[in-house]
Amino acid sequence: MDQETVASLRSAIVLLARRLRQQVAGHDAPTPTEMAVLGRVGRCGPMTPSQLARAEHVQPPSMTKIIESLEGQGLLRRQPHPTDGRQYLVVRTQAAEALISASRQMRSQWLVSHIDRLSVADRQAVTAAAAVLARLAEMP
Amino acid sequence: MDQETVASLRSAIVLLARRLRQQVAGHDAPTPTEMAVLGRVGRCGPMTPSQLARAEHVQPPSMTKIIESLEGQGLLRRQPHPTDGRQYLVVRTQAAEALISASRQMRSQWLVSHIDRLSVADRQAVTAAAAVLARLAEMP
DNA sequence: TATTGTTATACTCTATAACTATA
DNA sequence: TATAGTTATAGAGTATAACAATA
Repeated sequence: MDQETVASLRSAIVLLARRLRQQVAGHDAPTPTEMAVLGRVGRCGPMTPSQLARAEHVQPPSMTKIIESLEGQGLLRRQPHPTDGRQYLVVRTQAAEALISASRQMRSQWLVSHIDRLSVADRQAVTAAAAVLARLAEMP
Repeated sequence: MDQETVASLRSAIVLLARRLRQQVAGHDAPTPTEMAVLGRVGRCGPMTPSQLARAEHVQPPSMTKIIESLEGQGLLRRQPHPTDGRQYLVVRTQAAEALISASRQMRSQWLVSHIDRLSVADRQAVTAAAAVLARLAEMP
């Protein structure tokens, strides 16, 4: 991949992330990072805070705050760890499942509404790249 | 594009943006947003602060700070506006051109090194999507 | 009076360091 | 003593509101 494409991709990621953040600003909705955490717990099942911190590349104290916020919104609950009294497991609530599967809610969000305005070919390109970008973001 | 793909794309964007930000933390290098501004001035030529703020979807006071920082790093300079005494134009310096065309510098950065580890097919998918994502990020 | 840019201030997100509890 | 999580504190990035200068 040439330099110019990389520079353009980086700018696009940064700008998209900012615009996604602005969509929720002020509202009482999960922030993009919080949505990412909900998504991860859904994909991977119950997880400990430190597992989540490593996966999302934030420090443990930051994950503490994110979990507190999601718990306060009723989207996550804590479950005692089966063998280790220091740890606990984070689980999605029914409210989170509802939020996530509520397609109307999702479709009203910025990203979907903008993707819908792309051409079919462009949408296919983004769809094909989505999984790759997800793997890229996970790389050690 | 189905809901799950959108959710995964959103998480990937948020996570990639965080990891890009962590790459420059503490160093005396342009932040991702600053690089985006440098790239935009390169693509569009000399621009006023308010044009840049609109393009990057930040508020004018935020752009003031970004321009100050880039000017402090010697990557941008101000040029009087030809017809309007209130405005000024922002231009890239030779140092910025050097920074941007220094492929070694670029290639040492996180994004390129990780993209290089993708398979050929994956790299093609990301390359194809890069321009689309850039357009997506620009949409009104 | 309207617009451009800046200053002052505050909020959000995330980090580091120090602390508590359990292994 | 080592590890998981939390509390306290700080910094980066960006926002809103109020102001100054020019159109």
